[in-house]
Amino acid sequence: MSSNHPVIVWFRQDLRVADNPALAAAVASGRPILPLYIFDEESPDIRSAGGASRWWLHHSLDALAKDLGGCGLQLVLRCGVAAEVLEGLVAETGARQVVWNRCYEPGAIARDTAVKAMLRDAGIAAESFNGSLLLEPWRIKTGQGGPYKVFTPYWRRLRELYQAPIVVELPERLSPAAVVAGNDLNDWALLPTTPDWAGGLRESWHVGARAARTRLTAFLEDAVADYPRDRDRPDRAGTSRLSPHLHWGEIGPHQIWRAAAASMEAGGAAALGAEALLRELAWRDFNHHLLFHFPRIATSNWREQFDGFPWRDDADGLAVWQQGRTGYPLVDAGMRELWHTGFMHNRVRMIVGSFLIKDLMIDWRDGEAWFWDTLVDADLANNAGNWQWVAGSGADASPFFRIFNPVTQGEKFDPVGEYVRRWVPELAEMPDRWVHKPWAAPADVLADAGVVLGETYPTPMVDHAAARNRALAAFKSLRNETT
DNA sequence: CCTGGAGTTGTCCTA
DNA sequence: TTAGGACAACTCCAG
Repeated sequence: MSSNHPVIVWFRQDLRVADNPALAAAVASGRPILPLYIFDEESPDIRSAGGASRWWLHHSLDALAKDLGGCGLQLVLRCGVAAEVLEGLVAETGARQVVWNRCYEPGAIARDTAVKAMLRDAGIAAESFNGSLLLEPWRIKTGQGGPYKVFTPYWRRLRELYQAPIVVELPERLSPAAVVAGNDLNDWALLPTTPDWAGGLRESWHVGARAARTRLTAFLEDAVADYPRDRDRPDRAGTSRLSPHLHWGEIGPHQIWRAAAASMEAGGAAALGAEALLRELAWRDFNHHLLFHFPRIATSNWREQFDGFPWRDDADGLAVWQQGRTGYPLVDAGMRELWHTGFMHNRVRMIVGSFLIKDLMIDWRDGEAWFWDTLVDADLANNAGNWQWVAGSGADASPFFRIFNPVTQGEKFDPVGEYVRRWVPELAEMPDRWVHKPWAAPADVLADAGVVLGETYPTPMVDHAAARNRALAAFKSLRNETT
């Protein structure tokens, strides 16, 4: 069976060795293995990665190359149009088979469909696998046979249908294909240089499959029991922070499911926490389910009546929000956490999103674009799905009258202002009582804290109560227009 | 085809 | 201080 004709493993968003069905299939083929990553900025309809994502990708590829090296394989890097790169490499190496794990974004599906057809026309075996979702979008249907549009019934059905696949153990040493030339990762210039803004990212993250597994283990050992309560607390390290690892496939959802299921055996608080984690994991699947069945939601309102919403064209307001100078401490803390670390706590994402959309009435797509560029976990399905959820324009979305009050939310979920003080140090000396609303503090309190509103920290850019009424009126006008 | 319960994450006002 | 209801209506989805 073994021959000199290699099998190409085309890595994309599955940058791991363990629990990788395409790699396992390559091993099972008995052929020499040629692992490949293609940096493809040219295939149409695929959004190029944002700045933070590029930084992550660089380190993730570096880690993958090391892990593959440990198995005796050399990761080959090439850039260009994926179909052309593959065609060339097949000719160059005499490969008879190409395998990969599927992607689910509309542009990626089109690209992969064309690649598969091209390879099969050339007599090359091409096979794809599921390594990235619990249940692929076409595997789960409502009683009427259509896609789900509401999360809770989706989740119930997923729990009924899901079975974690059997773990395939790979041999320690894998059979390598003959060496071929590839790019030097550094030549792709994925890391920022002028200026190098990635210092905060380096402080905040360990990239790669090993780091992902370490994080999962630590979460299940230390945090899972408190997860249902602490996951809403930006001042605590209560969330899993697995999202960037999941986006690049450094860890797969099945690995998380299996590990969480083991925690569930323990019962008690740990079981409840593990259940809550899996529910969040299912949201990731649900967002991919929606994007697959309704690809226009990446850029268009799911509810078409939102197409008439009177968004404000406010470049200055957008910039103030992006820079974390709104004058609302919790909003500013979130935006600065994002800028510094490439990440923002989930609850704070909802709050800054609500502020942009409802207080400033700026189009959710502007917020989505900023997140796309700055988040290390930027993911088309999750980003669009969650922004539309906040906007109220999405499937199963938040009702329009649910407008987050950044002060109330701060007092509830960051009760002593620890999160605000960490990211908005100019408010570090403010007493707990006023840290979420410095404009309301007495003059002597501000003076004692060294805060001069409008100088050391901004006054609120809008009055929330008035902005709330403006947003409610806008939503009401939208309803009247369409009836 | 019809029915009815339900739907991630809130806020504000009133009693 | 706290609890309950209003805020809208609509669509989804299982039976």
